[in-house]
Amino acid sequence: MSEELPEHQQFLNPEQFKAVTQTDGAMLILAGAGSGKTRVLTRRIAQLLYNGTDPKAILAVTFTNKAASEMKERVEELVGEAGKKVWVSTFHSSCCRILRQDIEHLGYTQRFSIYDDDDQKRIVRGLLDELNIDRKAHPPKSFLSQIDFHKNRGRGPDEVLKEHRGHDVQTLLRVWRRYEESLLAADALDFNDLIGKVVILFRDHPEVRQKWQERFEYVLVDEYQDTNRLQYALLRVLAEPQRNIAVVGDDDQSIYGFRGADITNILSFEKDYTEANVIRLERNYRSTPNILAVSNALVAKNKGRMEKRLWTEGDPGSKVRMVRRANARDEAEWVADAAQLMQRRGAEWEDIAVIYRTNATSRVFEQAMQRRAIPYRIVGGRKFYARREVRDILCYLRQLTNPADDAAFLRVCNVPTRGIGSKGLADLRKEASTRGEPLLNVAKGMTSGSPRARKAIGAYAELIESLTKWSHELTPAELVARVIKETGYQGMLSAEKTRESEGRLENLNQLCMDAASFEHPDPHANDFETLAGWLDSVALTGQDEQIPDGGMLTLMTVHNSKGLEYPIVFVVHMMEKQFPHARSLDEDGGVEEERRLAYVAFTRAKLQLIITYNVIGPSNDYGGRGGPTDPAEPSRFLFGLPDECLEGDLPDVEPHAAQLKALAVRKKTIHDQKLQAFLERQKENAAVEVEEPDDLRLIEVESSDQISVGVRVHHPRFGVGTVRMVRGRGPIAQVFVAFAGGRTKSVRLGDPSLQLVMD
DNA sequence: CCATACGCTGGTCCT
DNA sequence: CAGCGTATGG
Repeated sequence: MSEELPEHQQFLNPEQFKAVTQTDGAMLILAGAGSGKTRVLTRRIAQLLYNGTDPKAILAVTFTNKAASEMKERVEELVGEAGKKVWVSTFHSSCCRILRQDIEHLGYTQRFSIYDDDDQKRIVRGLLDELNIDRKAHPPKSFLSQIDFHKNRGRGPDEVLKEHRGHDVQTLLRVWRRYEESLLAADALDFNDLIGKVVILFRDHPEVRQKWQERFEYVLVDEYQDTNRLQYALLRVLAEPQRNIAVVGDDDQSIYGFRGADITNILSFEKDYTEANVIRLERNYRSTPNILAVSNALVAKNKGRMEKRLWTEGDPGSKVRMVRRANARDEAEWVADAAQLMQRRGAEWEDIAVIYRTNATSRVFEQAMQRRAIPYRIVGGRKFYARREVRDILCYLRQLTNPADDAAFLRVCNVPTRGIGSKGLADLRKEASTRGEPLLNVAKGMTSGSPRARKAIGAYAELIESLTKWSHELTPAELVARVIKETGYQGMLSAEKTRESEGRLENLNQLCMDAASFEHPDPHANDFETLAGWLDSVALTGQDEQIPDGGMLTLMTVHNSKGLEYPIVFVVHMMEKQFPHARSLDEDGGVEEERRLAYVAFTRAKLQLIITYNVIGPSNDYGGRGGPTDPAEPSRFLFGLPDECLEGDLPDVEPHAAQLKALAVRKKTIHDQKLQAFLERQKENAAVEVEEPDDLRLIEVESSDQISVGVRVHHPRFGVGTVRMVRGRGPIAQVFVAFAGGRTKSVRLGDPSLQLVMD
């Protein structure tokens, strides 16, 4: 029979088949963990195209960029070119695209900036000074989290005023209103505005609303359980008038409560779309029965959840293992040992994931991996773009696309130092706020303040002005290079002449290359539009470092693990106050959300799940092995699980060698291709550095301080190479080196064969 | 008035 | 560790 079916309809169970082929009308797909929800979504898109739907009329929204790019990839695999025209993106980037076209109705320009939390803080800080509010007693962050809280739920100051009274609210509202004014004046949106402004745009401008409603005939939503009120409002409008909306979600995997995710949106959906078809995908294809039984038992303890029976069949698999160690370090050592053992017995590194609740936990585990030279990667996203030098340069660029961007101005106007100090800035701000103009405007012809400050600030304005001219004539990459030079940033760093400053320079180099490789979705875009597009993508994605995931073990937070799966999963630091996190304990429903988080973590595992904890406490996050904190108790989530599926405390671990082998063979080809591409790219860099002098002056590398990106090293087997990346600190840091001929190797720093090349 | 050095403190999760 | 506030020196 399958021969007569088109490819995208093959190999589906009856429920999945229905979810794929009934394309019209509203549909609620309740999809348990591992029940093939991505498969269903991608194939549903394929089905739509198969039916002759215009790809441009399809909008698919996901929550994370990773999920979006993965889905896009899979759709293209299924349907080829047409897949490229489908909008598959996160809520935030879809909204950003809409606003870049139509925001002018709301008094912003198309060149608006996107503010991250750092920018937000900078603005609020200034506001508090202006309003004479004590920053110590009321930290900017507390205002911001309240503002975000309400915005996430689609409320504005007026609504909040109606609901609450009291002086606290009065101050909040004062700050909030000024905050909104400042953003409007700065032509900037925060993350919530990206969604919120679209909702307002559609509410107040019917002709715009209609345009987009007509454009999107079909709306699909992934991870629906994580939508907040605001996002739901947006979806409702977009799906009209056809009401062809399909949402896929699992109430047990709702883990974004802190961002306003509201599970009751699932109930609202059934109420608002009474015609909706409800389909349940309850068969799990991912995990072994033992893993599933433990996960089910865990999440069953939650009160407010929809009845769902997740089942699977086949060999029960190995039991879920629990391991207790004396302290964080021992725990990490054990995990690293176990991982190494598994790898020796046939598992690939990329089959293994270590999942934790908080980012800070990664460090101990990183160190343990480094000691054994286990290649690993951290899925954390932010890293590169969070670097100070990178963010500084981005702020310069933002001022070129948006001269009103005050947060960017404030961040970099004195980096490197140009004689603009706090007094001069204060005068400037005062003048700007009385004139109601952006800082940069006022800076050009400042009338207040001392002559010296005026001169310094005026010079800065001129600098930006001259760079702005360039922004229309240069490609983004050329422009970035120019900015780095003209602003004196390069000079500042090269004058420092430390390993660190050289590393920063290398990062900026990387930033240029990154800009060069950015492709604007619209091939006709000019340089300026390409720059703006690149800045958007940087702001919205945080973008992962370009390391292929082949050949490495993965470390990540639970939130980052959502939607992924691994044959072997370690869930670590399962202790009270960590998991559930201390901060969740006094929140309403906090512990239930933590339990869902644990459920998500557990259900990432396909073959083997290992849960570890220790009795001393979490690692002391930074630097120091800072000793025991509070004695820790095992997480409450480890109790009341089915005994027959568990085994305890034995450090030797038996992997399913045969199954892992089979998996490895299949995956290897894919990974090899990715790795190949990576190496190709590296080759271009390495080609420059092939010459290898006869008499090398070499000295032994003793600590990571001597090594940084760009430094040349020598290895007896591979010759001279350039350091591309350094992971971790101290004598056991892991170093990725590009050797001549395009080979990139990961070397352990302590490896005595690795030596520093002296010039 | 500005730049720099240094000590203190805080702290989920993510777009 | 980083970002902030304070103390000190140009």
